[in-house]
Amino acid sequence: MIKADERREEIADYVIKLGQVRIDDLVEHFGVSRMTIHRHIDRLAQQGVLRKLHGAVTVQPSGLYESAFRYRVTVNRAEKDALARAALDYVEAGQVVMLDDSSTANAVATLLLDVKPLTVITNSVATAALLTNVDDIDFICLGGQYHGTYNAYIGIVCENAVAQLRANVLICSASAITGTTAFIQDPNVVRVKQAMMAASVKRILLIDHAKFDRIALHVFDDLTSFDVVLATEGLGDARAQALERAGVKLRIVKTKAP
Amino acid sequence: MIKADERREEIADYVIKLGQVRIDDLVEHFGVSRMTIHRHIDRLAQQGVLRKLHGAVTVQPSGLYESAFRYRVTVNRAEKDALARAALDYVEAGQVVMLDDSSTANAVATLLLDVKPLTVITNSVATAALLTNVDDIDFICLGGQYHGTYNAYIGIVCENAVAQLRANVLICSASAITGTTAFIQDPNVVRVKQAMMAASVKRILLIDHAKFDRIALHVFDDLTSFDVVLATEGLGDARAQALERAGVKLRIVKTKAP
DNA sequence: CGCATTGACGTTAACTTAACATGGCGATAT
DNA sequence: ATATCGCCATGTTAAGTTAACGTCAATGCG
Repeated sequence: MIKADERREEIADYVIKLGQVRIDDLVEHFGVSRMTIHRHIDRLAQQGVLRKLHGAVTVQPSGLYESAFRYRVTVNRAEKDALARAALDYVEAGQVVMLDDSSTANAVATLLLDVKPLTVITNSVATAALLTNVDDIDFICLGGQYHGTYNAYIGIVCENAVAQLRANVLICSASAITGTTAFIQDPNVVRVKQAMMAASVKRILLIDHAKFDRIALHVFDDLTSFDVVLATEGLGDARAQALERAGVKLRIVKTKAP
Repeated sequence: MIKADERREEIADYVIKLGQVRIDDLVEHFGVSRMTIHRHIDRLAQQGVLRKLHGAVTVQPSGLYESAFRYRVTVNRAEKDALARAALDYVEAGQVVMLDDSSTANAVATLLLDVKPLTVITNSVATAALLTNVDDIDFICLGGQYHGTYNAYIGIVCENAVAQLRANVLICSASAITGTTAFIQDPNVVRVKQAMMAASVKRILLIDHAKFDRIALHVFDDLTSFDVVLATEGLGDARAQALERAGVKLRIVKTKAP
């Protein structure tokens, strides 16, 4: 559990440091069985941190810059899962659920597979792949211009598609939070998310605490616009109280009971 | 080449007949090396006809290719490739190309990878997967309700998305042809295709000869509405002449020069 | 306090892949 | 026409990966 996560983190650090590592080197370096190394790197590869190469692993080519940081954010699977599980409380069978292109919302999608029947709407290609061909899930993909960085469809076509639809609940995330303002880096993404806000009866924001006290280029919305803001516990009491005083419907999600 | 396609067709038939087959059985049944079987089924899996299962292969569960007829349409690769190659004559670098959800248009997409730069629009999930993350191809996905039978997005959302766009050329197919009328079986699909017709300057229909003298539930359009109708040579002189007399801009495509 | 459950890990046999070698076949040049 | 080149399909083998099963420890629960 915790230990496995730490082991994965060590592996990722090691691979990131060297750029490319043979699997046998990992076996030797960490002194565990080849099978265990495989299981670890499979998970890291699935998270998009590493890439398997038949005999070796490399860092994912795109995220060269803040690799260590990005990894840390990505690997926060425990936090993401906790947020996703908490978000399920706001979804009922039979409803229409809208998901944005965040990896957090994607984590929610994996859990939605058990809340059937359901209609799900998203512009995320990863989430689309998850929901395609699932019995009792009516899936609507929001089209638009494909954007590789987000692995999602965005742009005018997407905004207009959203505007035609209505969802019971929107589950989304943001790039950064400062005060009671949520930010998004990309102007086209922000428009899509704002359209999603307008098209949903209930709005839920999922934020891991590492995103607080940061900004990004564009203002997305005020936290008070959301029916619930789910944050992980690392947020801290001081900030939590400040948000609640400002009228934010905050709910702290425990990552794990250790 | 031809022979390899036939071998793949035999393999697919065999797997479809039995539903699931162990790879060793295929090796024995066809009397070739395990490696060759792997290479064949890898390709079939990539085409979405089969699914590999570590030691065995099954038919793709989505239902799209389960009927032998459906499969044959898919695997008639020689005809499809010939049509697709011919269709390339009507596409120039820099244009906006719209592709429908037919497997024939999907074959065109594979060839479009070399005609860059290009903007491509489609509602086919298979084609979307092909065009995603290709340099110098600007890809726009038409969203909508996912329909597993066609592995495509259709419905009102899709129709409206099409209506917002304009393409230089539409490349599409139909379920059946009788006289000078093209038919499509599904009412929702027909609406999307008609919207595509309205959104394109030039319209190209790709038809393999097996579809002639058949009907389907809904009228799609008259063949004279297309700027070019590409048909495979099995069509026959009599029918070809009749179509031309009726004002159809017909072009016969040779499958292969033997 | 058992007793079931869960997750991590190891072991092995079966399976898959990469990489290189072979041979056929058509195309182009001589 | 014949030689040669290059491309595929195929075979062969070694290296690598996976599934399946078993063990063990931690956790949860009556």
